[in-house]
Amino acid sequence: MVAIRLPDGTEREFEEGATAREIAASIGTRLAQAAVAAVANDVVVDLDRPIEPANDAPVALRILTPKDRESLDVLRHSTAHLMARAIMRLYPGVQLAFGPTTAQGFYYDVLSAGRPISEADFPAIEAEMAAIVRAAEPFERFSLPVDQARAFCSDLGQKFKVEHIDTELHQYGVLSFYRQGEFVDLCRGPHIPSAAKAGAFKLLSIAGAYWKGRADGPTLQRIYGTAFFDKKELDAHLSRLEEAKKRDHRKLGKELGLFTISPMVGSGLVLWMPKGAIIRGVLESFVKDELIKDGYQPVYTPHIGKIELYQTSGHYPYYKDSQFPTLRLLSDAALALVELLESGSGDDAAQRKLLTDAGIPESMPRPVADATGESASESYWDLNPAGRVEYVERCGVAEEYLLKPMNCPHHIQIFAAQPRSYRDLPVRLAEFGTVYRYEQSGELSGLTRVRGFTQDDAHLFCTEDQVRGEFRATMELTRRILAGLGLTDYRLRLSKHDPSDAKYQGAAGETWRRAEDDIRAVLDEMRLPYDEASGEAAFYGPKADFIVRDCIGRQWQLGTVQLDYVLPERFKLDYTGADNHPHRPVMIHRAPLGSMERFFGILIEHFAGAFPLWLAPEQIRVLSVSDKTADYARGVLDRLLEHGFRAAIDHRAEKIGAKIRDAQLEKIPVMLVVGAKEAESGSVAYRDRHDGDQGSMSLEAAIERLETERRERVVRHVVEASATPEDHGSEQHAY
RNA sequence: GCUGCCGUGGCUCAGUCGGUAGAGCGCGUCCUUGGUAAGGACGAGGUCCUGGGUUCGAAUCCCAGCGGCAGCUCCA
Repeated sequence: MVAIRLPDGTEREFEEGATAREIAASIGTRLAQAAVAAVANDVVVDLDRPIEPANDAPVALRILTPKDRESLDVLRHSTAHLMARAIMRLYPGVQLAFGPTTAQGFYYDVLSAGRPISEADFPAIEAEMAAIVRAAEPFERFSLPVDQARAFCSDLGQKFKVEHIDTELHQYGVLSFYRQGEFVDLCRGPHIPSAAKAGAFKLLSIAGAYWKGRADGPTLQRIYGTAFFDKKELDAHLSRLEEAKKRDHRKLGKELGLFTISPMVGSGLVLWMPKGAIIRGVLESFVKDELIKDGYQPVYTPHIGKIELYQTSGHYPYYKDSQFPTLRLLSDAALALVELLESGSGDDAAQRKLLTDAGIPESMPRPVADATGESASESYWDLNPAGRVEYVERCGVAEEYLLKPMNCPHHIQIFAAQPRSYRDLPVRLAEFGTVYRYEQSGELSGLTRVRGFTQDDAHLFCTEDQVRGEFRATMELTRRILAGLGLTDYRLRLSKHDPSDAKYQGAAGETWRRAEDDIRAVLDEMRLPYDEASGEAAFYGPKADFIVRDCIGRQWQLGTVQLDYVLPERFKLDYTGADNHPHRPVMIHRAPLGSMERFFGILIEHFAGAFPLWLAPEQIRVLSVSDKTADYARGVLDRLLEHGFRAAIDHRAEKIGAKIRDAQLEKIPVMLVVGAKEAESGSVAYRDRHDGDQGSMSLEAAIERLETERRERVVRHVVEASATPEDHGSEQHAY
């Protein structure tokens, strides 16, 4: 007998081997009909699998119906199987890789034997899936010992499954399979009992993916889809996706004239248009005001720095691949020699003298990279003129600069420029510093992933005793700034090092552990929920990251606060302590917004382009009902400008309805409509973008209202930052 | 970087079988002076991404490059 405890607390006994379906049936036929799967002691199981008795205690059993959140994952995973089955029918010889569920649906990675699958094939695949659903065959589970399972997959010709067994599953004694008609797949389950339960599904997109994420491995086709129990839910989901697209910052940025990216300038290099620049300027002032309150000191530093600076900091050559190539300047003698060679004149003696002047040896060890296998060194004199020029350009570099990939080395030089006492600490140096990183072309995306961006950066130099207090203050500053912009839908991540990653070599120490403990302590003290992620730390230290989603559900790191014991060591920074001995300071790197570009992108989507009054590029538009009141409208505009508002006037020969519509579409927060009535009484008809017509009021009253809204930085009608409310499953949410 | 898809007026998109390009919006001019989300007429505007190739002939077919999108990989 197996003892079962139901959610209402009642306990009942069933025959050994009883299935969840049978138990459901004993409760009620309707429950059994609606059942999709079950949860036995917190594990989701198939409806038709016998319930395993637990040691002594009764098994806590819950029957899942389409109303339960867990059911959706089961359905989607099963729908992935249906899709794979349909694809197998239409594309014989397809190799199946992985087919999991996601927060939004499911995908299956496949490798087709012949013609690749394209989106044009979706209708055919969906039709085949529909036919499979109509056939309503059951999902049948069976198990095989691991060696038989391997042979079975091998017989099926599924080499990815075989490899998966060999590399990861071989330690399990028994592996489970699911059979659905002619289709069998290695799978842990659970599944819906029958294809008949699958109802509303849609294939969404297709993209490349690597087998087990390895870029050197074969490229698979990943086919995305989603599924719901109810067609209405599917339609609602699809229309939500459509809505989300309308909020895409790339689309809104173009429509509202906020920014542009020109291939002539370069991919990932953002051009801020006047309206976008206004918003950025307001944001920067907002942040600066907060920084001053917290004792930060503004600094400015250049966009480039000598290569030696980054060699000391460790940024170069670690991150050589993600940096723009260095700027190499030849010495005068080397330049003269190149000129000489290119002019074709110059005897050996002249060349030898210039080589000496330039400090270039006459023979060099051959670089390993282009070693052709023969000689281990190359001599200047063995080369033809073109080769000699190349040689000189390679060896005659007097100075080498790097576009800065980070601001910290520059700020460190400011700290190090004068002797520091413990009394001076903490020193907090802040700058909107522009940095350049050569991101892979496939990574670039609107404003959220770019190659040149400005961080709202600052570096704090403090004593060990001050670390926790300063770290906490920076966390609070970040939260304050984000909250001021109405951004609260983020999660926090404690990014730790990964001991097995070469990037953190030398990180295996007491200081790293202490730094991670410090951050954890502050987060706990502030009662902030967070999750921890290994391998996400910067190479110089662990960090606390603020992560938000964009309108299509992608997650981005915005604000970050990082603790650093490494760079002060590398740069041998010190301050004089109370004991009159030198001590090493600790650094905190922090950027509440992260980068202006990415933050702006997220903010556009957050407000769906409808910026609050204090941020809006054009805050107020005066709409004259007709030309007859144009002069009065002009007077109203002047008063607004006097009060420091960004206002404009619409004097087109259009009807008032058209002017309102256009202002509305341009997302102008406030419209002041003026006609004969208003001109007569010195009033304005106040129209709010969100709340509509507010009626007439005196111009003074309107200005008063506007000033209040601006001063208090009122943030209203914030659109949910996530377009995906039905999020569930594997995603972790700290909130 | 990899895989797939895409590239036509400022924007969104049509464009048949290979035969020198079209709509709506926007823009300009004129008419209209209208009270809370689109008044009317006329007009301008195109190197069909770039470069090769096939062809009597290419927006259309092929190749390469550039750019974009989705995903993967990466992200100090």
